[in-house]
Amino acid sequence: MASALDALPHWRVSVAKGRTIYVEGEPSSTLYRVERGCVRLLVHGADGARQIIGFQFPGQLFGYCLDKRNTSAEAVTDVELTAFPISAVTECGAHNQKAAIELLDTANAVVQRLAHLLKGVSNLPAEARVMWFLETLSREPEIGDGRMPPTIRLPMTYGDVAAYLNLTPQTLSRVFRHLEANRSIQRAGNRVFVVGERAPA
Amino acid sequence: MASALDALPHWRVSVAKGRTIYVEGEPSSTLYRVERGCVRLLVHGADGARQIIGFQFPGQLFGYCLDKRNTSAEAVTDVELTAFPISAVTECGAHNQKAAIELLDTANAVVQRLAHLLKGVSNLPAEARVMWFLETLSREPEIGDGRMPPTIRLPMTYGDVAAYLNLTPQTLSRVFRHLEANRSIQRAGNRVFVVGERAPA
DNA sequence: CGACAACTTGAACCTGATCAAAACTTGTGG
DNA sequence: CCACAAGTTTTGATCAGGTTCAAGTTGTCG
Repeated sequence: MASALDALPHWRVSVAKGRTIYVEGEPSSTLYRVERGCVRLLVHGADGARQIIGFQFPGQLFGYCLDKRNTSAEAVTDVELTAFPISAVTECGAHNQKAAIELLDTANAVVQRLAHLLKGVSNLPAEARVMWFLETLSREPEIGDGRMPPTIRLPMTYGDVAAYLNLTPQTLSRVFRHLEANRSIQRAGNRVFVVGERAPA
Repeated sequence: MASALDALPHWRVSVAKGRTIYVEGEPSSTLYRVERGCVRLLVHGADGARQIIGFQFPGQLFGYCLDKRNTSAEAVTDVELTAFPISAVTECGAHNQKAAIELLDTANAVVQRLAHLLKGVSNLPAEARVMWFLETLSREPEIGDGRMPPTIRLPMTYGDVAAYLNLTPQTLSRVFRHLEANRSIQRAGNRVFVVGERAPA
């Protein structure tokens, strides 16, 4: 975590599970790094429908919007965040330029991730979407334990996963049941999964 | 177009219709601004399926990736581009920091646009998706003429629009026919539309 | 233990996909 | 200028995956 941001002023923030961190459109003055817990980024529709855009895990940055928030952010679990003032990035200075470049790189990675999410959500059948999600999560250092087969403890509800993958919770439940019957996954308690138990022969 | 980029070195590039400008994953050394024509950004799947992520029109920047390309880019029409070296942004200097911040702002806008595209593609029925697309296009200065009702000349094929909205060209054709029957749009020749003729009473 | 949220299960339905083929454009070369 | 080829758009018939509605079950936290 050798980030140019660490040289800038910062402070600690705690947010309780379910609370809103910011909403789309409001003026932005701080950016955040997740230290503990999980945050969801999302956009709302006029009809109340919501689309989850991404989940943020420890070490990841979010909220680096120069003017207005481009999404909303909510705490999936109780979270600990480090907050940095946006002004520390936009003001002139060599250190700040490094920070700006780091954020630009992060933003580009987000665009790439979103592009592939859009492609996956558009072109993959429900089962493949779910497997792709589980595999992505298992590569997340804070979730997967690195061992094989990976064991995943989902921090978010099925409703959140469904809103991310563009399925209904009902369909998600059915898909899990089917994948379990396939031996593609095992369920070990509530929201705990073991992935990769391919069907034998 | 008072862009901090204009102070940096740059040169002109022409690309013929249909040609690839860059592909996802290749090392990036230049970023572009569209001067004339239309560019599409997209990602490919392993199966050959493609997802169009966005269309770029004159005045817009794309390709500001620090390391590797996060999408592919192709010329929809013959295009004229201005190219800038990426290094001119990452190297230290007050001017360059301004450019980096401008790019970060652009990237955040792209994230917001993608987020809403994902939401639209996920939650809206086909007709609403198409109307939303046409309305977005009509606000594009280079496409809509600003008059009411807006007249739109699509630079891209139905196949491209379909790949953007996650429909098949067949469905798109049917949707257009239906919207025309509704008086929601009028078609004036090939790929020319007049939007907003709401059904009378 | 009781209340509330999250998850599961079933049956019917519907939107947009798929397959197949025709009609129309566009660009090229003779 | 016309004929041809390649690509694009249109149309029809059928199909399937995921949604919806509704009700039950499980889990969690005060």
